[in-house]
Amino acid sequence: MRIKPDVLYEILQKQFGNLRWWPVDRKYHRENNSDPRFEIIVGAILTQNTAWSNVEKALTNLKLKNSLNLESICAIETKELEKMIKPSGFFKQKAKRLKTISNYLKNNYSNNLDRFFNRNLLGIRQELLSLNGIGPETADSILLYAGNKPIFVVDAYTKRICQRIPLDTGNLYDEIQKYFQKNISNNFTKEELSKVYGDLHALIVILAKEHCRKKPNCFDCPLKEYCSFSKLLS
DNA sequence: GTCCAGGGCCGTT
DNA sequence: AACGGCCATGGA
Repeated sequence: MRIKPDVLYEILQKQFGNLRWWPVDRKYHRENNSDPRFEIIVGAILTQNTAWSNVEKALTNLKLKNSLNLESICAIETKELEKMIKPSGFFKQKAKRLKTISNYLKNNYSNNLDRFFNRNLLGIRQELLSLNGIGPETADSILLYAGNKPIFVVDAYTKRICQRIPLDTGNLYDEIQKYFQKNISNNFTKEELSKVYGDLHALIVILAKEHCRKKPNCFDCPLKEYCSFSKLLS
């Protein structure tokens, strides 16, 4: 029997619990009167093909210099920015990418993220994708976690799990995203969806780190019964 | 020392 | 359309 996304969600939730995800330092932004959504935008770019522990070091450096806000990123020298985000790797291109999106938000939306997010979902997505350095996963992470929009994020973990179980999704980013959005939306209200998509993505990340690693650890995996890859190994 | 991580771009086939 | 090389650091 082939597992469906809603069952997948149920099983993972039962195993790992409910998650409030994408780590943000709310306290920092309260005290500095800055927008926590911008930290999510920065994190989404810094974590491109990079371990989150390295991203945290970069975010800490930015906070120490009071630079984790849109205005500061626009103002500082690129070289200075490179130095601060160095621990996150690929620091030259990431510095440029941070500059690109920050200047974009400044020039077109007057540093006002409400104005940016409060528009047609697919329109915002297209705009993000048109920026150099923002691909589908980064765009959708920003839309879901910063913009609170109902859109499902597909990452390398999601692709790996879909292939192994397998799920009948196809292999392209848009195909997988549509598959999940189509097959999981029925059981939830529109208001619940962004929360559900966020939880599911978080659960997939946990599953991939604990069990569905590149070198799989199928022992005790909650999806063992449904996964043909696991059966193949045993 | 080797492998890998919450991608995306660009050039080549 | 699909694939390979490239970008870079730090933890396991």
